[in-house]
Parts: sequence; C-alpha cells; structure tokens
Amino acid sequence: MPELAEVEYFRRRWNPGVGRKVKKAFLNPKARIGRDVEIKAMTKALVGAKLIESLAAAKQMAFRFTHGAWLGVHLGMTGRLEAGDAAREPTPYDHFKLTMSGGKELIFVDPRQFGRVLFWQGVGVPPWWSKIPPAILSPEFTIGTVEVFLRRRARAPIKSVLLMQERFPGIGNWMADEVLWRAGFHPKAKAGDFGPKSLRKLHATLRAVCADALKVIGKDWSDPPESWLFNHRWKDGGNCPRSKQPLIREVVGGRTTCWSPLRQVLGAERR
DNA sequence: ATTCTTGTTGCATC
DNA sequence: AGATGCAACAAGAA
Repeated sequence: MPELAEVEYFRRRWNPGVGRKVKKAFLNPKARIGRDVEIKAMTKALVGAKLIESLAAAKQMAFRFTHGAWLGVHLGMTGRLEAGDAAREPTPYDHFKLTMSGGKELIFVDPRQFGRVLFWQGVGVPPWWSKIPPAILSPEFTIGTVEVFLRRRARAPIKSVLLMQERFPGIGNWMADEVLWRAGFHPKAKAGDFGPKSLRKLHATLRAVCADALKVIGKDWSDPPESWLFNHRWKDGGNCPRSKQPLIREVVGGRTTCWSPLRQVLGAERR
C-alpha cells in the first residue's frame, strides 16, 4: 500500500504523540522489522525523550525526538501506523509500540514485515535521512536529471526505471502505472527511447501525479476519483476510464502492471 | 489448495 | 564496472 502519499497519511497518524514524552518503548525482538536496530540502545535513548516532530520523504518517515534521537520507519509492503490508547485491541502484528505520556500509544503494525525501523542518535541528521534523493516535487528534480538517469538505464523498460527510488523517490507500483497511463507511454518502452519531448511529458506527469496523490490521499485517504487508473487497475476485467476499452494486466519488470493498450502504444512516443 | 501481492535487497548473469 | 533480472523475505486475501 504505502507509496508517497500513503506514507504522508501514515505519518500524520502518529500526530497524537507529538509534544509527548516516551514512557515505554517496545520492539518485538523476533520481528524482522527490527533487523537494523540495536534494541537495547534504542529503547534506552527513546524512553524519557519527547517527540518533537515528524517528517515524510519518499517512502520513508522520520520521527525526531529530544536528545538528538531519530526514529525512522519504512512501511514496506503491508506496514501501517496507528495511534490509540490502552483500550485499543492489539493485533498479532503490533511489532513496535511507543507508550507516550497521557497513555497515548503509537503502534507500527506490519504482518509481512518487509517494513523496517531505523534508529540514530547524534548531532545533525541521520545518514539514512539526508541521503534520500530530491523529491519529485522539488526544484532539484529537473528534466536533466531524469534524462541522465534514463540514458543510463537505456535498455530497461520504463516501468522498472520509474520504480527506482534513487531517482524517483516515493513512486511505487500504482503511481508508476498511473504516470505512464496519463502520459500515454507503454510500460515496456525502453528508457533509452525517450527523446526531449517525451522526457518533458514524463517529468510533468510525474509531478502532477505526485501532487494529485498527496492532495487526495495524503490528507485523509479519500478515494481517488474514478477518472484515475487507480480505481480500475487492481483486478482483471477493468476498463480504461478514458477510452472505456479493456485494460491489460501483465508482469513487467517483475511487477504486475496495468495499462490501456489503446492509449499506451509501444514505439509511438519517440523523439 | 493455490496463486497473488501497492517493496527492497542481494546475488547471479549479462 | 555497471546494468539488468529475479528469488527471497512472510503472511493475509482471493
């Protein structure tokens, strides 16, 4: 589930903890989400610290505490953040929980555990935060950087390239399909075949989809409009909301990919 | 019962 | 050396 906008949504779900002190920190030692942290050190640093603010970038979240403590959360495939109190019914996958002052609980639930927790303490910003590439909506995300990146991945299908976080932070499977569908590019088009005109279109559409997704999903998880591919892509038999013709679903670059064969034609967009 | 999955990584191969 | 492809991770859902 969690791509750019969903991550922003989940970041806010821990807002009830902002300004509160950590009373208790629990990380299930058997849970895979903790594979990158030293539990004892993290627990010791977090207990007594106050949650100052939270940040979201790409598919990553950071929760900043006093004493220079940073908690990182990546939701993986099935992770989610919840907030509640002692009355909340626990799930079998509450692998990480902060009990805050006032009895608020901040929980990281993740059945499949492809997600992860990161921890860092010191002066400044943790490396796993500062090395996140420039956001697609930032001025640093230029057509030039996209062009260089696509040239280097010239023989890979564009769908796979859009999923590479080192250049397209926050783009996941559904957003990549949404971008290609809106812009009219076939997912199997080779990255190296994108000329200046196509690059401009790709760049603009990436920005538009990110902005729209944050507007619709980042706020309150309202359902995306029927005019998006999003609502039609999940199961076989869906129709393209523009052409009304059947959509195709097929694995491209190892990921289920959905596109409109009428609007996204191989080899059509060159130059 | 079987197949699928909105993510990433590590390794094999090109 | 760098790019590309794919199994593996774990468990619910269809």
